[in-house]
Amino acid sequence: MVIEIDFNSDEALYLQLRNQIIMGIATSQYQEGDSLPSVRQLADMVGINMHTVNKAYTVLKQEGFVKVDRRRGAVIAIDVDKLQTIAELKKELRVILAKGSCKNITREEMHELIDEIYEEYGGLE
Amino acid sequence: MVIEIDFNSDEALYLQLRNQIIMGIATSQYQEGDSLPSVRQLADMVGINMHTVNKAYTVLKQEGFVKVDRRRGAVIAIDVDKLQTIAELKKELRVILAKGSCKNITREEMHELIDEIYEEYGGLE
DNA sequence: TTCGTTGTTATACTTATCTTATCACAAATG
DNA sequence: CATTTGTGATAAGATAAGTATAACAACGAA
Repeated sequence: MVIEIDFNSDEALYLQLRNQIIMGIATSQYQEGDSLPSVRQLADMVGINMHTVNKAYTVLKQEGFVKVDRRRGAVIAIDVDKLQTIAELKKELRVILAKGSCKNITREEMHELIDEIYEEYGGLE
Repeated sequence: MVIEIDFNSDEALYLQLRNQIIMGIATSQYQEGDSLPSVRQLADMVGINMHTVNKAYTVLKQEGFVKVDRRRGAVIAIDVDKLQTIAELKKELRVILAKGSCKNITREEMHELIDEIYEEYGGLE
């Protein structure tokens, strides 16, 4: 999978990595059991430090997206806690929906936006 | 409007303020033309520094939620740029939907989540 | 005018986070 | 054996966040 870093972004490098990997999992570019590149490999690929990659992996582990195997490195392993996930998503969505509402985005348009992204992701479920 | 700060949160204080004010606008607790508390007042109310409040107001101004009047302070004034707003929302939603999808949240459940929040906000449009 | 309040700017300091760097170690692979 | 793995310790620099104090012009009210 192609991972690219925007050094001009105000988003932290390790968060850019985290988000891209999560989107990679969602779009099946990474599947349960797949190994991520080693921290040193990925660091070389995108041109950043090993520890920054390690930080991204550590976050992904804490959030239940990967598990770390001594010999296989970071392996995609989703730990599903639906209730907790929903609570987290709700908190983030509240701000996003409020922002949209202020800018005259209707409820219907928001639903359309969701669908557009799902289409973008290729008919994901 | 009641504004509260969680000092234990990992979210920056000025972003907590920004988000709460945006949600306040969305829920009509603040309406177009209303004045926000002065930076010094709000700083005293929530127990933080004046400049942290000022930073929140500056961000709200840059994002088109308030305008600043010399005599009236920060006044709610929404600058609607729908295309830009949609682009921004999309970028944030992509990560959120991916996160949900990984955790077995279906498209339908995501739509339900949206509706729940709208209900929470009191039948907002 | 005088007094108080407004947003704004400037400076300085502390603290925390982010990122890089270098070194090292045990465990596993070949 | 040599190499690569994740992980840890430690140090350093850079940036962001937050506080503190001071000052200014503009405005409202006394």
